[in-house]
Amino acid sequence: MQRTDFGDMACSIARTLDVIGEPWSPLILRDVFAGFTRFEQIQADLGISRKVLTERLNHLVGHGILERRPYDRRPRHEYVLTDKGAELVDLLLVMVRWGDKHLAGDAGPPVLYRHHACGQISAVDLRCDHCDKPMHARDIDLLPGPGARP
Amino acid sequence: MQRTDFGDMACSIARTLDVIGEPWSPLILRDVFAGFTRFEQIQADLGISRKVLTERLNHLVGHGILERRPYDRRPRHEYVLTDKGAELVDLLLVMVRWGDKHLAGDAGPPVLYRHHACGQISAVDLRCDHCDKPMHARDIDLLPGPGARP
DNA sequence: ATTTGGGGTTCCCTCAAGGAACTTCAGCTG
DNA sequence: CAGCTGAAGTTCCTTGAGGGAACCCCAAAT
Repeated sequence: MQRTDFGDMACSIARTLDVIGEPWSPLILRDVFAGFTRFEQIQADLGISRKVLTERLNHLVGHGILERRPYDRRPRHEYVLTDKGAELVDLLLVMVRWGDKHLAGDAGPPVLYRHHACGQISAVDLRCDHCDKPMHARDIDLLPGPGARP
Repeated sequence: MQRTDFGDMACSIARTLDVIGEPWSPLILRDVFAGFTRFEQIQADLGISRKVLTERLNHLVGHGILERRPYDRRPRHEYVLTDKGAELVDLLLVMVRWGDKHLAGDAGPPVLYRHHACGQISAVDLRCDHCDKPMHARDIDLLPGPGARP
């Protein structure tokens, strides 16, 4: 095969990339999350080739990230996030945080996020699910896990 | 140009993808984070083509994610994470969380993460940086920001 | 019966990923 | 000194994925 297959690696990063690592996939996820749920809408918004969009949508549906759902008697459908897909959007929120901080420039962030719970314009923060304190790259050690391969 | 350029889009997700969205880039970042810091080590660990590895490393150095640093009188160097690069590793931690949950299978996670602050094997949790409560896809509304383009 | 529009397919062309061989440069070895 | 070695690329060729445009199918509306 030409493009190396990441799905077989013993690494959750590689496996996740196998699901949404292909070009355009995160932006398609973003569009569906933002309410562009139909083929034509996504295609027009992104300017992606129709061929590639078809491939990506099928791939995402096949992995249970999106669900294809009819919205008319005619053969029309829209794509909606599954729960599994919505959890993937967390990844996008972290990308947004990094991009807003390092790449937005003087114009500022293109999109703002209002948190329902507090009503504020917010960004995400990473915490340890045990002790609630910040958890970032330099706060952790790596250890082999049960799924490691020798 | 053949491959669409994401860097010019008014979207922090697209801009971030322009920095680490190419195939292999997140895995290279992972390797450097995990202590594989030299060309030969990364190449052997990933099985990536030397040509592509050279391109990706130059790209990441050019964007200030990695720093090329000599470690010998001979022309030998290793790659180390910059602060900007270490912040990008947050993205990997969220990918790991999702991959561990949805793709690890019965074998369990291949790698475990021990949090320095509490000593526990932990995963990351996303919180609002204003109110500290959980912040996920379904907890937010999107609004146009100052950097939006019409 | 014809038009319309969503949702794709098909086709061709170009460029990027894979892979292997080749290069360069400084230090070591005999 | 000549030759070898090992890290870090560079070059070259082949294959296949992305871009773009044209085409197709189907059900409803006119």
